Amino acid sequence: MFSKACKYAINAMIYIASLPKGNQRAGLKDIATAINSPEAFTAKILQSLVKDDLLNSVKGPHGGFAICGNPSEIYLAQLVESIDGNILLTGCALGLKKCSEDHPCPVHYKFKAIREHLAGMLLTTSLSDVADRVNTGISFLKH
Amino acid sequence: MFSKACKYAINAMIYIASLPKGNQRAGLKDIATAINSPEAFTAKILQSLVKDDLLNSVKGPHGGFAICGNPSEIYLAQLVESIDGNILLTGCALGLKKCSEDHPCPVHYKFKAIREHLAGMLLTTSLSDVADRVNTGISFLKH
DNA sequence: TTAATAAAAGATAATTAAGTCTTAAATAAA
DNA sequence: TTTATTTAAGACTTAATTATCTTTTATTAA
Repeated sequence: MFSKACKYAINAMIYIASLPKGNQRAGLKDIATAINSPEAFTAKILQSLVKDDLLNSVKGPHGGFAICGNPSEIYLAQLVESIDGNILLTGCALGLKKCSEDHPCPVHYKFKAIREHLAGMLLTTSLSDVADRVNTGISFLKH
Repeated sequence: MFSKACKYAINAMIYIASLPKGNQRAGLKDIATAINSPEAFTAKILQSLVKDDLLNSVKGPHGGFAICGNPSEIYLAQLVESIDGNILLTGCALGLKKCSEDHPCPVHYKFKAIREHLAGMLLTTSLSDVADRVNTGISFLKH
């Protein structure tokens, strides 16, 4: 479904969004530990999220990464789009170059509903929605 | 969503299932041409489908591959399972090792519905369902 | 029984994704 | 202003997937 990079990105964003008010900047080490991801690879992914204006970063002591904007206005779809692109939501399930309503692959309509279901969920689930679940102990970021 | 190998497998199975009664065995070259896939790689995938009893094969002149059993009783889920395993339907969307109802990841319930939707479709869509669409010109196997 | 055909099997190569390492640049505090 | 801290950037390595090539085995038909 998602690449590993994308999974780490979502986990990292949820972790940062779940930090208590007043301390909403986290360092690479904290993030990688919290989400159980390889540190150097996570750094690359965070850099990429910074370039896409989903995170901002500060170098030096007490530096780190913070969410750009309001977590209640950032949706999972944006994170997936940033790392994996739109292939999951727009590419043909069977890999046809030109799959469309006019020239559909054999499973086009079967997948259309699922894709819309998935897109709907990703476009309406905000970072704060899922971060809240972590804060209330309903869900977990590792193991 | 699916690996390339899995996409080729599904396309190949649909192509074979769409052959006219009486000539339901196809050679590697025909298959690869019909679904626009790399021949040698396709051979590997077909071999794997033969091992999993989804296809049977005959060597020598007029040999080739034929569907094992009735295409109306073979479901997309079996093909996906054979090539990609059950990770798409059972693995955690965020990559957690132990994600479950008791220890859910932050998006567990959001994805549960989508996964069930996808599983339902794959488990109920048979090869003959989709092959018929190709035969009636409603859908296409390449480009 | 020989030649042609076609899949099986295994080795190899190319490409992409995942992950690491080193050096540079920025920032804060002493 | 120096040192420690922390991210940025780019080169590099490893692993997995995708793809090809060569040899072997099975089958058919002449």
